[in-house]
Amino acid sequence: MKDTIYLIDGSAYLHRAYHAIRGLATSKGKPTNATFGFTRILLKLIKEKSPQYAAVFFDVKGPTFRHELYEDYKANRPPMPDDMAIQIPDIKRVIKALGIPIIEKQGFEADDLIGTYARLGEDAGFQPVMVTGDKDFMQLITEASVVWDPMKDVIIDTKAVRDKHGISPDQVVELMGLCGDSSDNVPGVPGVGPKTAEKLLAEFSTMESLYDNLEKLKSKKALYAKLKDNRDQAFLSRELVTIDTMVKVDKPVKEFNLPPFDKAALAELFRELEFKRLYQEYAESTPKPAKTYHAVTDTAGVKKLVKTLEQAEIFAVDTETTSKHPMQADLVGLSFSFKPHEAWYIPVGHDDPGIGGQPDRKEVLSLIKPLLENPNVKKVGQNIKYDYIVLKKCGIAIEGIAFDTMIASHLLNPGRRGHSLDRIAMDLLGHKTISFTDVAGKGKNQKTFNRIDIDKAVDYACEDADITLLIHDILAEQIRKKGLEDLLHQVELPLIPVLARMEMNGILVDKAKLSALSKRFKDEMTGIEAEIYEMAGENFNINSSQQLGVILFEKLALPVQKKTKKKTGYSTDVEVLTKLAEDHPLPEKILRYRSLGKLKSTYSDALQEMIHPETRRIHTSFNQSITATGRLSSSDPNLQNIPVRTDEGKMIRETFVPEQGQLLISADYSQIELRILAHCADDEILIQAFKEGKDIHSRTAAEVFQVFPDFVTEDLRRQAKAINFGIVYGMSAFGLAKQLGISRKMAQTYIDHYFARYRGVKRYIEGTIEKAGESCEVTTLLGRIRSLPDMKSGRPMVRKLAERAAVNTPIQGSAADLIKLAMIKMDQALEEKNMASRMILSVHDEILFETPEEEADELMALAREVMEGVFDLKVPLKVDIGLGKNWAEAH
DNA sequence: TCGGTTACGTAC
DNA sequence: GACGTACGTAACCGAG
Repeated sequence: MKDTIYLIDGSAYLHRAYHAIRGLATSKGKPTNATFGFTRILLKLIKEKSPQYAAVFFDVKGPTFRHELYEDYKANRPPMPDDMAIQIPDIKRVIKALGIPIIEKQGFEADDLIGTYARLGEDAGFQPVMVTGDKDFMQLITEASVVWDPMKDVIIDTKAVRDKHGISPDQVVELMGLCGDSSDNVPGVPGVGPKTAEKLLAEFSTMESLYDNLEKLKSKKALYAKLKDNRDQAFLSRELVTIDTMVKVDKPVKEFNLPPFDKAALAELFRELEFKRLYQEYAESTPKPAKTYHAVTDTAGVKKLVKTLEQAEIFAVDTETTSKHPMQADLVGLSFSFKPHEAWYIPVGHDDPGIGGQPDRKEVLSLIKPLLENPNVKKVGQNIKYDYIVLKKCGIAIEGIAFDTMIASHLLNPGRRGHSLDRIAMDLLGHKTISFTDVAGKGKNQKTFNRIDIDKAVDYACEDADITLLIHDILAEQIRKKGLEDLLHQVELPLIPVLARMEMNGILVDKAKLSALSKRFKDEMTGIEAEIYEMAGENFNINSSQQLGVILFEKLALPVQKKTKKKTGYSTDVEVLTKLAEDHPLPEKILRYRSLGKLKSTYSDALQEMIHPETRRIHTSFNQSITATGRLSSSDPNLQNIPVRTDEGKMIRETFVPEQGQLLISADYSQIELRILAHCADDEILIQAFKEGKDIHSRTAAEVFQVFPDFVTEDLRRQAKAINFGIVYGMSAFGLAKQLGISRKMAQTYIDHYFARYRGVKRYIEGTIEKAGESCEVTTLLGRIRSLPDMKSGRPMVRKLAERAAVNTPIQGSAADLIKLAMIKMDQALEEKNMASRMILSVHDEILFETPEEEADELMALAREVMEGVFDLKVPLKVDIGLGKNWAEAH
């Protein structure tokens, strides 16, 4: 048996990996898509083939002998995108870590080096396998040498070439010479494609023989003429596609012998590149530190633990409960950690405590209460707002919250999807935590925590506290380094108890009214449903856009407007149906059915389900660690998207009511994003307009449409409003045109006029994009940072998206900063003044209060004072306040 | 049967 | 392809 030697086409796989994987980058913003893809290919090779001999080959930048033959060689190749080039050093580090030699030589392409080593390998008695997906290599196939494409996992040998193309590998260059190669800009004979070329070669074998016998083709006039006219070009093309197998190389094939590679070093590299799964796989050998997790089963133990924790510089606390919704959750146990790898679990609510038993719940609570309420003893938690609520229901109001690992992780990386403890632990410690399903099972057999054995609970709960403390040390340092301390300690952490109180306050909804709305929507839907089936001529699931598409575009043959994003089907969204409504009565009915269905399923039905059985109120969850811009989000249920625009939508809002004798008061920032834009852009006209208290959309209309303010009609104002919004979101002329139903050219004119008048805004947007293009990050007024690695993307569409985010984030994010500050100050003010008013919701630029009627005036004055004075901008902040017996009235 | 993905629509 | 940020519902689809 001959030894196999693998000759890997590095340049080809660099490109393939780059294009096959999108948008992968480290948390610091370095792109890693190509590195990851390349690594995967190499690992596949190693796992499946266990190679003894291998090398990776790269092109070297700069001209080759082919450029001397033909100056347009590869002239249509775009230059390598920056975000690909930047990954080459990392890719080479991975190759080296795997112990594989890298071969490159100035003036030659990877192809030539591979061809040369294939020949040398054969001579030295190896079986060369060229690892590539590139068809050019077929010319190098011999009885000994084959091509293997790991992506498709096919081996191409001489037989495969013959079967596929009816020619021998020697003839590949003849074929390519005749056809040319558009990707390399090799001309070939125009009009001759692979099929014609295959036929010609079947008859004549080589180009020489073809041209010697060209007269035989005289009957085929067109082909004859093409061949005759392009003789030189054909021979030149053949020369260009011929791989040079005689390159002078230094390294003997024998040196391609692979040493065993250092798994730990490779794991370290994967960790740096943030390839989590791969890291895990190769880091197995890393020794795990010994952990000591204790169960505290009697009150004496609790007392001792509390004493120790009082002395700790900082400790981690975590609660175990019966539900992930804190308002539904009962306390089952608490875990604490104040030094690495050691933690304590106090069970207080296990159904079956087992032989160890558990301490008395009440006693435990009274023992830990002073500790947790002591503001001078620092605590760290992972999503500690949850624990705050659970413990508040047990009569303990945590003070001294000094850190939250979830929030810190989010501040460091707001673009990231999740900040669960499991995920952070994997990222920062390379540690796979015990998952909840490991201890509780999954599906409908999942146990609630109170039914889990204490010894299992100890491991799980202690690990959470332990990991939280370990992660705190790392994140605290990162927060300091990035200058995010103030934002964390002055805004996000103080906000935690404020949000917790709001969630616990909840909001009252009129259940009877919601139920009546559900019935009303249902009745109308039933009627429409029948009409729809009648018009369609059959019954189908109206809620299925797929089935609807078939009815509209196949059965009724209405004109297809657009395809869905994944190209899997017909789009049937509002825009499409509105257009189709011109041609057929059915779409109109569907639209009505859809909007009723939305109101019913998402709002009138779902909200009733979310009413807390005891408080009779709805307790949303405000999430601080979700959005890329720093806004809050709301879930379970989302109360930030309750309808407001349509009349029926307003009816939903009307079911949100105050308690007897109280009022709802809504205070919302007027045009906060445009005011922040005015401030940041330092735009003279915009600032002046706000200072004068002008209606900003009318003012924009006057500027853009060049009319006197008195001549601004409702319609012009509406259009100007769309432009103002568009500016904040980075809209294009195309988008504005679509929005306003005008021509793209007209939209462009509006935009040009806008920027001609608002010079500061133009300067600001351009400056922001330029700066973000350098640093790949943007910041808000309070120093919140969002990194935007896609600013350096080679894909224009991806880059444009990042540019729009770069413009929008400082504006949206700064608005979020300010309302968060306002909420903290309002909470303080209500506390100081001992008022009975409660803050109950926040919807991005609005704060909703529930107020005893007699306190309404005082609250409105206070809200205005606090909210308008929260931050000094170059323009005044303005707050609109409304009040009423329901949310619709107040807003 | 489940869990993840897609299409759609609501808010600011 | 074309306007930023979210969340929820229903349908769909593939793995188990």
